[in-house]
Amino acid sequence: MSLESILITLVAEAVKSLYGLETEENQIQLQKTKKEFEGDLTVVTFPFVKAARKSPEQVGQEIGEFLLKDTEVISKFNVVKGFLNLSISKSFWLETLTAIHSNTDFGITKAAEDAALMMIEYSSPNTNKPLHLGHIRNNLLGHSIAEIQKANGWKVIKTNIVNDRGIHICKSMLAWKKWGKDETPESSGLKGDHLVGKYYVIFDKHYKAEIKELMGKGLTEEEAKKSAPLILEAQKMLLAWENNDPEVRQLWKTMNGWVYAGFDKTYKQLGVSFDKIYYESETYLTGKSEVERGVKKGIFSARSDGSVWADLTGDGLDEKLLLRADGTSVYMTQDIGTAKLRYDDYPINKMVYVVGNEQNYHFQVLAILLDKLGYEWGKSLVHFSYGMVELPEGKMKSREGTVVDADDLMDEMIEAARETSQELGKLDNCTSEEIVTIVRMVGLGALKYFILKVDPRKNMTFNPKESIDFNGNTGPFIQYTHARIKSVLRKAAEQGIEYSSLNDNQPDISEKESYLIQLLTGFPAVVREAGEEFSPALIANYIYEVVKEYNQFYHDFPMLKEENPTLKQFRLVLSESIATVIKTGMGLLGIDVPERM
RNA sequence: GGUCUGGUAGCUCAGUUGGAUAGAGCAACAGCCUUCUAAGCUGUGGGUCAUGGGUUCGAAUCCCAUCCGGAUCACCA
Repeated sequence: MSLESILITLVAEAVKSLYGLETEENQIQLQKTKKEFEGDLTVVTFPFVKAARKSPEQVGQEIGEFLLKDTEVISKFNVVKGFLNLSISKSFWLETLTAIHSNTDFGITKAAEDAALMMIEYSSPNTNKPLHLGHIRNNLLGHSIAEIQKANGWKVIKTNIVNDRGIHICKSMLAWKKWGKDETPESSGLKGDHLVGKYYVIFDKHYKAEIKELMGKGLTEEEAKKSAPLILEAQKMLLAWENNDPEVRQLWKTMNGWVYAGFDKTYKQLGVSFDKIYYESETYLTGKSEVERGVKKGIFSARSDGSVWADLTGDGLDEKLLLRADGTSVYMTQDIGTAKLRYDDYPINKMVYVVGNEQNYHFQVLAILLDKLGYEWGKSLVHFSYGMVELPEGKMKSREGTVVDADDLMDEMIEAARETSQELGKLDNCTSEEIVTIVRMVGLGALKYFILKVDPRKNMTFNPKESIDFNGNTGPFIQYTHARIKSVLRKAAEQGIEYSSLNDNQPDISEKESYLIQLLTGFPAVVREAGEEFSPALIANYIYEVVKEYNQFYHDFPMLKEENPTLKQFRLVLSESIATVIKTGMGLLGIDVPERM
């Protein structure tokens, strides 16, 4: 039982005994005491004032006295206006630290045999261009959320739906066929996904030129976009693909193969992975047949031109296209098929889609369509809708070349970490292998933390001109603190200092030290809340607070040089517990922490 | 235009079910390494919490209106 719930129970007893007031648990407001006041936890007394018919100060005084008599946990209290500030006894903190220190899985709830299964879809790239900063946010969030849900006792299956078919891929294919001169990743030295992306850009360039020409001949922009020869040819190619044209299929296979090899490298560098990958080329037919089933059931309707629509006006929405007039499928069709196959494949209890908030409408519609098709799980799907990454001048636009490439950004971060390490002379005693490992850890740690510390629901700004910091509220600061602790612990071990547990003597610990223990006790609740809220940012901000406090402690209190052996031992145990929570917490963000840096 | 969403320090962000004098980092300035890693620590300056009402003992937080931004409403994904 946590300290908070113990105290809430005690306060409820106090209020009942003193004023005869029955309180719900959530009526008792318990919060951390503000730093400028003495105490550890604060009870807000305003809610009881009415029943007590006394001033807030009196109520605080009376509850305080009751608690002081009632429990050993509270050593003293003070009242300021309507706030009852409680000081927790040092012995309670020491017992708590012992419990935390002995629990290597502190904060983590492992999945039981019969735990519920959560499937988390993230990444979900198109295969016509390389990954960019927006994908990085998606991948980091997806991976982190998966880790967080695992830590909350869920069985988790991470999945990726690769959008490997569609008009956009045909654009790259067509451009490569026309202007590629048989260029390959090998012949060009380009990473496969970058090579295919290059032809996507080339297509767009020629397509734009055609549009301009047609508009010069008097067509409107809309007409020109629809009638440009290149787009007609790409559409023809898509149709040929759906009709299994061998030549088109072969080219498609080859170019997608290049892309996958490239993606694999990016995923590996980013440290994300999947348990099961779905390809839309393998799910869209199921989607089509589901749509056809819907037509037969009378919930969808075909128009005279052959296109199929769902009428959602009854749900307050519009009509939604499910199959084009030429019979080819659209995004929604594929998502219906993918959803059905997943539920056929796994006993999913909760399905989570990590997809940007620009697709809120899409998932609203998807849930309704699945529901209409008779799937009881349709309505319960979770769209984990995260905000866009923007540049100072606004949205990233591939056409304007303002996209921040994922591979480039990771390389730059690692390079920056290497330079900083060199400048500071931090890795002078390390082997070249160690240096490679550490600078990668630090560079990626900076990038990942930068992205994950922001509330996922909000849009965030990334300024490429200002490199991501390594000081302050950053990944490297946290990693550095971990390395510092590990360094002290190594030295303690070298000196033969035993600190595996606290001995029976009770050291006289400071406010700073008991506050650090208090912070540690909050970790499991933070993990739980991060899972419920789908917010890695809660963990990031929590770890930062712990680390900031710890660095003040580190600065002001000696450990190895402390003469009192009981205190020395206590501080080492405290430090090791902090290091464990840092490592566990950062692990939930997908960030590694080094032993030295 | 309909729907959704956001607006907190020069910049990037926190701010718990409504609670005490709204907090961090960056940037600026001033200090701290003969002492366990200075990627650290300490201090100074910096705010009409977009605006105006309302509810409340108490509002950055809840409600209404207004202003400004973003997303979406595609035979794109």
